[in-house]
Amino acid sequence: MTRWLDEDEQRTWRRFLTATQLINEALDRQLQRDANMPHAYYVILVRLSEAPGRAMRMSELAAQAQSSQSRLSHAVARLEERGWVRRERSAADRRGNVAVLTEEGYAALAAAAHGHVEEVRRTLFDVLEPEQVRELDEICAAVVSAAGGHVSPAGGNTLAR
Amino acid sequence: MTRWLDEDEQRTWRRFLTATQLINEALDRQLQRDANMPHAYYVILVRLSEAPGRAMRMSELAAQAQSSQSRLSHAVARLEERGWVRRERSAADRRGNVAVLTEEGYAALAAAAHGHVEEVRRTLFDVLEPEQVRELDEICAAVVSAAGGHVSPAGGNTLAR
DNA sequence: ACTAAGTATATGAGAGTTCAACTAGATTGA
DNA sequence: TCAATCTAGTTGAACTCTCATATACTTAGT
Repeated sequence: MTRWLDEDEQRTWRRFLTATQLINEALDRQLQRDANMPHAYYVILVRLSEAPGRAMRMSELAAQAQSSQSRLSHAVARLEERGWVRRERSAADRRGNVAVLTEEGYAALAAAAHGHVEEVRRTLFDVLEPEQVRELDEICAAVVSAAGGHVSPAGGNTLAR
Repeated sequence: MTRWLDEDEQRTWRRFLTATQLINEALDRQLQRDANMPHAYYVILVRLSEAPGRAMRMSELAAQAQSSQSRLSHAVARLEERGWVRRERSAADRRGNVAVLTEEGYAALAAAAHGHVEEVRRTLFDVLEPEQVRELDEICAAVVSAAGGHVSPAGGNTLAR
């Protein structure tokens, strides 16, 4: 039989959907408006910027940006058109491609970072108590590990996003 | 100056993105695979099914399904093609349209509900302690109210989603 | 070596979303 | 009452995402 959600669970579930959607929409709108890129592209640029040499294999980049390979491929194609990323055939494995963040790409990311972080604070961290932030962290960790996902750690020289 | 995220905040933020994305992807894949609809359509059907007469004004439906009017309009157009929803000109305000859930639409929703709820449990509720669910509820409530959003309560005869 | 299977990535079509018009009906106020 | 304005909803274009498929290179097995 179906284990339906009880009243409390349903309220939580709907709140969860609403909250996460509000945050995502806020991020997307802010980035689109101020930096002309969707959030997914921002994440790609961030990951590239943190990689050694600002370069990474496509498949590795896809994993770190939590993107399908197909989505990443399309996205990098667009980023390449803008001159923000360049693709180079991998020497070691000639099937592979390495995406390289260009100077223009880094500049675009740097220009976008401030407004983005502000938005993240505005929509999430500023509205929570420090203890709630800790709780959220544990909750998300539980969800991620149950789903078999993994969170790539932030790089050192990161434009903290 | 930019208030960058510190190390803990960054970890939490990346976990949050990963977790919410994993959940959304799981829901979308499950519904697409088993019921041939994206999650957004499911939400629309749920809201309609809970409305008196299984009917609602487009703008009200958009608000409750957290959708832009444009998105809703496109979505309802597709749902209409499938025979799951019907549109009627509103008598009171002749600019307005009323979306009505058809019997076929209700049947499609009923058929999809079990698998969907299971997926919600699998990805979220089953992996959290009861206390964490309460904490998550409060966290989401804070985010929603800060963002000026609102969560429509569940209807009475709901296919609890 | 050669073939079968596997891996890395790209590509194209189909579908959903966003944004900016656009239509049509309702309101307001002089 | 009539023009200006507002509101409800739709539409089309541009863009992103997904899924299935194709391409090219690599690895395993014999």
